[in-house]
Amino acid sequence: MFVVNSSSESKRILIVDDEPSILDAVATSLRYEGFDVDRATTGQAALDSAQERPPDLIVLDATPPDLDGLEVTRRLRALGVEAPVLFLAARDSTRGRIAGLSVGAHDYLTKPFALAEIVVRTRAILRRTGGEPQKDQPLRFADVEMDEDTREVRRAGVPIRLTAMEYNLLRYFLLNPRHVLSKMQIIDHVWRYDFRGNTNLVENRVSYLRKKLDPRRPQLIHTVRRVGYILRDASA
Amino acid sequence: MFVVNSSSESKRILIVDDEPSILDAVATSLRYEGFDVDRATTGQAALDSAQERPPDLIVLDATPPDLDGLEVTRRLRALGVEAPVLFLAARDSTRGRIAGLSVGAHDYLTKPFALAEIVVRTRAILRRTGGEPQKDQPLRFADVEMDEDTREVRRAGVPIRLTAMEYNLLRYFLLNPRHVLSKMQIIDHVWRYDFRGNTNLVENRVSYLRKKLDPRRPQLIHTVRRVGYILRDASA
DNA sequence: CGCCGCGCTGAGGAGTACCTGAGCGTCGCC
DNA sequence: GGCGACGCTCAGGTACTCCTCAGCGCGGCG
Repeated sequence: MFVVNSSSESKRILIVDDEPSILDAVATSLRYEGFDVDRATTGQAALDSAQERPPDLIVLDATPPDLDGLEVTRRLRALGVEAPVLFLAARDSTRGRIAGLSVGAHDYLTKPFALAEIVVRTRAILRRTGGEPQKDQPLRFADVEMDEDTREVRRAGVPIRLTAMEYNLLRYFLLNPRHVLSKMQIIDHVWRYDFRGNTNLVENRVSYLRKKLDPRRPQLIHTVRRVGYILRDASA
Repeated sequence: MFVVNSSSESKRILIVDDEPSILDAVATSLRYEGFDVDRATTGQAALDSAQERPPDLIVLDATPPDLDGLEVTRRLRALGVEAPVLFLAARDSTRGRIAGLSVGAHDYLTKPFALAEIVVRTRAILRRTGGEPQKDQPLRFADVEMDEDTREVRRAGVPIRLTAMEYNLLRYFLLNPRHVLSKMQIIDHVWRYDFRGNTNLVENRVSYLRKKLDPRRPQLIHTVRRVGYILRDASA
């Protein structure tokens, strides 16, 4: 994502995960969003980092190798670190261990998740805890508007029904207007990170999205041959 | 909860509990409701905080590690802190120790409780003690109204009988109109915080609620596939 | 102009999410 | 203790979403 954070000072986020690929992906996504990012691969390293540079939010793999996720948070609290936690839980985690994690300031995602999703949640938590400026104004481009609370999408005021996937795809375009997005980029951000299908899926999804979005109207999502897609208004 | 308190000046609430997860959850819930929240994990810290910043209400775990709950209140009174207390008692507490806590301005909840419940009680106490300027105007959305004192629910003036669970569920929707609520969110707020069942229960409950609320009427509770549910009027 | 490759689109199928009713256990009331 | 109300679980049926595949169209290049 190429969106630049609009807040004046950037928030610090500590990411804890023992899988380097996930750590990398999440860290890069959040850095593009304008956050300061620290990383740790073990619970102990997380404790050290959090103490040295207190984060505003912690993205925490619920099953790091040395310390259990809940234990890490317990120790963090003991050290006076009050940051809210976004847990990353395995899908097959015993319900008992992950249920209730979304209570309070916290939230959780089950692996595998989409990178775009983690950004949404991060923003949501920081907004809730007052760290992010209240920007509840809808995403907007040309005459398209998207309300993230109600998940309503309108074009020229007319409501459009989108499936979850179409919604996520459009949201990614709206977050990156006037930028060419490659199919791989789109897959990496909109689909779960373990998705291994071919890029025809993107074409397919874009096709459906266009049909719902563009009927007898100037096209918004343009094809850039051999490169990708771009959201921009009819000119050029 | 995403509701913003409409009262002009916000009340200060001090929460005392030694379990960080509960402290977090309660604090965040009440903060969403628009209260100023202070926290303490020990009785001594509670005394310090209450003296420094006198609260309008104290939510007090009856069994903190260092000081007994009743002892804390005794010392608070000695310090001139007059705020009413909402006790959080373990279910197996000796009846004698918690009985009588609800006299006067006080009240108590037995753990495990639902987060929505603690908000209700908090409001009730503040209203009783005159601390809440907001008089009991019923919760309302479209032609649905809910009177929280009598627990009466009406649609278009027609009374509807709801079970306790249905009532709490509807109340959560009414508090968060036009927001998509995930099933996990709903469970975390409406059910007791230790609930570990699956999310089918929410579907089940929503189903019954719809049947009572929506017969031959425009639907109010809409399904958002793969996301959750949302309360909104018929449009879209 | 013709070929090749990329992109577009619709159909089909598999899997998933959701709804609903039935059954059972529990709690409270009479 | 008996009865009814309530809440939870389970399972069947249904609707929908998403992915794959294959055929077609169009643009680019020789």
